[in-house]
Parts: sequence; C-alpha cells; structure tokens
Amino acid sequence: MRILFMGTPEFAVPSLEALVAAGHEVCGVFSQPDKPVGRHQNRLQPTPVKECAITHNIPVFQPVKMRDGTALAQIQTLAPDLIVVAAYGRILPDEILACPPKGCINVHSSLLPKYRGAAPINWAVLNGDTVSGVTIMHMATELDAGDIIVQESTEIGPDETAEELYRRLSVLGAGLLVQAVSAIEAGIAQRTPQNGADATLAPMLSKELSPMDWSRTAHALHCQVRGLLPWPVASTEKLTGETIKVYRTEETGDKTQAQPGTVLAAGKHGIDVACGEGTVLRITELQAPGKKRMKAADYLLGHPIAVQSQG
RNA sequence: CGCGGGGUAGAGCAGCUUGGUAGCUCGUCGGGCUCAUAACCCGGAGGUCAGAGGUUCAAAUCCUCUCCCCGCAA
Repeated sequence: MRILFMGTPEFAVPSLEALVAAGHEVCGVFSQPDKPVGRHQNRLQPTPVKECAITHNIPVFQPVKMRDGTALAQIQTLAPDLIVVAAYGRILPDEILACPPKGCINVHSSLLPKYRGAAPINWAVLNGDTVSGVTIMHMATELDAGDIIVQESTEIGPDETAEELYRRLSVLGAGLLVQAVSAIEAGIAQRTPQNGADATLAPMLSKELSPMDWSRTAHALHCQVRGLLPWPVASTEKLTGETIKVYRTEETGDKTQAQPGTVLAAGKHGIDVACGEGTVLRITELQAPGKKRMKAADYLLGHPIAVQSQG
C-alpha cells in the first residue's frame, strides 16, 4: 500500500521501520521542522524520524504550517492511499484527514479512550497505573477521539520507568500498526467507536511537576519519579539545599513516625526519606547540579548528608 | 563559536582566590579483633591533577588553545 508517514520523535521510528520492512511503499515522510537541540543551540538537529527516512531514501517534508495549503498540496501530489501518524506533534486539519482514500490512522501509546493527548505514557506511570498499551485508530477532528481499529495492552512493571515503557510501547505499536495496515488493505479492519465518557487527558509535561512533596506517600512519589523520566525528572531541594534530580527510587516498605522529609538513613544502600502516612522512600540514583547522574551511595561519599533525628 | 557548571587514585569530593611534600570519604589488598559481619583497629598499593603550549627557580594552582561530560531550552 502507498503510505504517507508522519512522525517526529524516537517513538515513531519503529513504526516507520516496520512499515518499510513489511513491504509497503512509503512515498513520503512528514516530520517537524529541525530545531536546535541540546548544547549547541546554534545548530539545527534533524528529528529521529527524519534521520530514519533519509536512511531509507524516503523524501522528507517538514512544513511549518499545516493549514496554509502547501502541506495539502504536497500530500495531493504524493497521492497516498493511507496516512499513518505516530507522534507527529501536529493537529491535522480536516481537509488533510479527508484526503487519502483509505483515511488517516494514528499510533497512540495508551489504551484509548484513556490518556488522550501529548504524554499518555508518562501520565499512566505518574498515576500509578499497572496496565498500559497501544491503540491504532482512525483519526477524527477531535484529538485522539477516532474509532479504534486495534488495541493491545501490556503490564507496567512496579519499578518500570516511563522511559522504559516508552521504548516497549514504540515496538508494540509498530507491530500493531502493521497488523492494522494489513487489515485495512484487506478491507477487514475493525472500527469501534470510543466511549467518550471514559476519556481522560494526558497533557504535556512541565517542570512544575518535578518538585517532590514528601507529604505524599512513598508509592505516589515512586510513581512521580518513574513517570517524569526522561524529562522533566522529579527533583527535591529539601535534602541538601541544592536542587537534586531524583532518577531512581525504591519503596522500602518500612514504617516510620518521623516527619515527612526526614532523612532516616544515608549509606551505601541509598538515602531513606520519611514520606506521608509513615511510609519510607529510598533514593538510589540522583543527579546534583553540574554533575552526572550517579548512585546515591556515590553521591554521599563527597556530599555527606546528616541523618536527622526522628521526631 | 547561545549562556552557565565541571574534568584531581577504581568511585564521590577537597585543594586553585594568595604557585612551594597529592589530601578526605568509600572501595581495594594485607594483617588483627570477633561466634560472625556490610562493624571495628593497624598497615599497604593505587595519580603523567583531561590534553597541548606558555609564564616561573618552581604550576593541580596563573595565561592561551583543544577535547570530553553536565545543566539551561524542548
């Protein structure tokens, strides 16, 4: 099938690779415009999807605007049977959605109608969900609200981070996408409307989500730490005065009478901090300003933290 | 050349302002204590101070350039 692919970050790469590997004719790739990334703000970086497209000699298009007609004209010239969107980061106007004869489908990293929006994987982990998944659906005018073609769930491990789940779902989504495309090609694709009443939103993340409130339970904080990876990362300045990013934690299962935020222990196992409802969270990996990410035990060798008296 | 922080023993850090014996904690090795130990005591090994050049009687420290790492931005 002749397919136009739209995607931007790493998540979309396995889907693009899978379509190519499945023998579909990917006639073009849309990706977000190159942006300065990282330390060299003077240099533009291609998106992961663009880099992948180039290795397969697929023409790349990076329209700045989707609604000024040029994007539509390019699509009409490419004349795809189907448009596949995976984390493109743009809302497509109706005239584009209506363009390809087989329609537009989307790879979304949640079990829709839960977690419509930009950051479904992170929010699933932040909320302490134990199940996540991928949905392939038709695209509708309303964001992530289209009819579901196929869906597959997967368990979220108790210590799994959003970053790890992201990688797993990108692969899961790629496989499911190829199934869906085959079904569409064969004319046997399912089409199940979403129950809009069950819909929840997963908005973009921000640094405001980073600070850790030690009066929350160890479990809630553990979810916060896992869910905010790889960005913006949970942080606390209560321990040392400087802002420490917290990369990995464990729920100790211990109980304490100490005030939330009290450092109960600091040693080679990590830093144990009292949390809400008498629970205890152990920080095992962190990052100090200007430093690399390191084991909490290593950090302590050069930055002793006083264990506070419990009260 | 976007702004800022950093590179010192296997790990995490101090020392640099004011040049003059390479320091701390942990790990490691050996010995001791102990029923025993991740505990404690004694002793040892381990560093071209990121690299190159310069100033100087003398550079981890001051000057110049290069490389690498981290944060800011998403």
